[in-house]
Amino acid sequence: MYIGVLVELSNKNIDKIFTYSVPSNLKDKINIGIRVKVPFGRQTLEGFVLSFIDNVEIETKDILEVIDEEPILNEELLQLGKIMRDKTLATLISCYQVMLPKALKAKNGTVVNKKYDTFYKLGTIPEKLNDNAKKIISLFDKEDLVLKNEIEKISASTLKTLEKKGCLIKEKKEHYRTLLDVKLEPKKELTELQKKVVKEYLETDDSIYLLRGVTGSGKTEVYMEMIEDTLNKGKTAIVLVPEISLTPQTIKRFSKRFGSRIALLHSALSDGERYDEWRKINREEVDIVIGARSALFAPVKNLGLIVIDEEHSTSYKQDDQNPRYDGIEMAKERIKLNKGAKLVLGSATPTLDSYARALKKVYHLLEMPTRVNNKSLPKVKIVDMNEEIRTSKGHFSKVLISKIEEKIKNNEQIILLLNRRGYSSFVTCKNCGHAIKCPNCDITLTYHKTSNNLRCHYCGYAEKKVLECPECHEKSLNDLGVGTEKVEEELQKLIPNARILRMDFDTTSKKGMHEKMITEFGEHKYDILLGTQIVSKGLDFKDVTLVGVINADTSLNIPNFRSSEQTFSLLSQVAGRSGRSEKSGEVIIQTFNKDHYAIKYVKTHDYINFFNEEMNIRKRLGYPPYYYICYIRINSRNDKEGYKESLKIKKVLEKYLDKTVILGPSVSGVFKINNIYRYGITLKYKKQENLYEVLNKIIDVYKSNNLVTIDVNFNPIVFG
DNA sequence: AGCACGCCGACT
DNA sequence: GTCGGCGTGCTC
Repeated sequence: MYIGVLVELSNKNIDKIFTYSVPSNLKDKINIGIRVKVPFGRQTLEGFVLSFIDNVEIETKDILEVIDEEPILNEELLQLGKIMRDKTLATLISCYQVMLPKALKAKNGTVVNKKYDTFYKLGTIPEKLNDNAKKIISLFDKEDLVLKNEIEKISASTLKTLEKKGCLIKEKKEHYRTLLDVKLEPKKELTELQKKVVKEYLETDDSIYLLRGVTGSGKTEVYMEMIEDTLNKGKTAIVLVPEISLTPQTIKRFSKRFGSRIALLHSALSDGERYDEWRKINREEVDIVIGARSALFAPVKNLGLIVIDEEHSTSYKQDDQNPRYDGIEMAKERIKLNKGAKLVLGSATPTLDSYARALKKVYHLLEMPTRVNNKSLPKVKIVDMNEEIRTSKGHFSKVLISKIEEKIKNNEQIILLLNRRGYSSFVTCKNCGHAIKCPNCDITLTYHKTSNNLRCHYCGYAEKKVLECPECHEKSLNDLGVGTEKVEEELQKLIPNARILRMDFDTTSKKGMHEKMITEFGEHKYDILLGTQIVSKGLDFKDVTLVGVINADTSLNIPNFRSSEQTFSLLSQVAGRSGRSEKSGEVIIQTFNKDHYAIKYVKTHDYINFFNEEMNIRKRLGYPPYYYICYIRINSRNDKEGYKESLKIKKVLEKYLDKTVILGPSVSGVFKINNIYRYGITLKYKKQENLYEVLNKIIDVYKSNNLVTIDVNFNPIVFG
């Protein structure tokens, strides 16, 4: 017997199937999708069994041992991994690894830490029993198996006696940690609008739906109806949410409806807990999986529905390491592999790509333009900080401060967003708020300290850093940066009696802190929740009637063509936290760019006009969704060598890609990391049939070059 | 990723 | 004469 094995090392040179022979004593244990240990050169590696091989002409080695009793990658996921490889140009093994929980990644020396609980079952019951024994036996009226702990509560010594007599028989069973408190509640009556949307979903058989529903329109209720329909058909569902909105609030809503039918996969789980959840799924003990991006690869069988909530979130794209896959694209592939399965993308502010596709009827558009029970959307006030800064120099406008004081007096709560995204390395004018941009790309230039100049990460354009603002001619150009701690201090001084809860990545990094903070804020132990992006998603507090955005502009200035989209989306999301219950809500947005379309359309909750305006810009500048973008990064320990090879690669690309715009090479987002110099080439194309072929050839050329390495990122979020 | 093989510089 | 530098290539 011969098998094809893919070994665990992620390296293009060995990203292929190696043939091994199976000694006769292991033959029965071999299955496609299990892991085995194999000799590889001088080392012992783990690998996945991918195929059986009939005709073998080369010399083979025997496999050493079989690791799994059952496949950890089923046929569907094996197939999906190959699709991912083709779409990302990463190694096949890295695609399989990304689909598995850490505890199962083929890696040398992995110990799988299953936990066991001790149970007892009934043996032969003698006629005479004392009182304790009777009590113990009665525990088995409802259950076949009873936990040792439960029996010992009655009497540990009686247990021992009964065990000796053969009356009780010990049994060890795998232990699952329970993550969800199961308190089922009857489902809420849907609103007319929700009913209409659900009906349309049920009565059509398209495969991809885009649900655009304003904040507070009750998208979650709609998802749950869709899930219920899926379960009723005997199928399973996967729900993806961004990691930061995977809060106890969200989880509770699902568990109240579906209880223990849910498995939960999120980053706060230990490796062991995550593995427990994964096993529950693999054994078909649950039919709903809720989790962040990688939950997409949960080994559910008979998949009927994938819901991607907050589909505009950049967290669905794995952008920082290979395989750089797009969760939404992979979700589409996964539903293709499951006949009749549907994909539902939901957001209040869909990405331009998604909404454009919906308008072109590639996706079936479902819309909920009003809040539940026709509750009004919060009133948004834009505060021009150019005016404010003349009279005060802090971060808070007078109107925001007085509003906060008013709300505290009324015993209402406030959420304050400090928008910090990409704040550090771009240059703006302190006086007029003007940001320095690339004349060719309309992208904010990034400040490079070492060379003291401003550079464009798209095309390589550079200019010297000066102090004088080209707009207002004041000498007040400065790089920007504000920390939550500073802002908290300032706010506390302005409103001494305010109870402020600061929430950012520093204060929530400790396990359980995030949850604790949300609970305490919900119990009204604080007046103000002050935080970064983390406060913008999925939170639902009934007493919050004011949302303040301290600096709306910073995310406008990140060097990325999506900055307007991301700003509009962030502001709309955080605005949506206000006035979700009986009391109506208000929003105050402080900005230096009050007329910028990404800001002014938040005031009127006008997604459509924002969309139209942004689409025009994308069209004019040749960005998605009109063009696809691919970013090629060239890494080298040697700066000169890296640049030289970048130029070479550009020449090759120019020769073979006839319908593609090729930009660069320019220095990558962060030029030097760990002494590796990085260059980037950006491709813009609509249709380039030979693109993957050409890129594969380039990767092939560099696969055994250890001076220069290549990374390819399709549809990148960050260019770097 | 490891690990051996191999072909050139400074040592007992 | 040999020890060892790490460039190159292979691993079923």
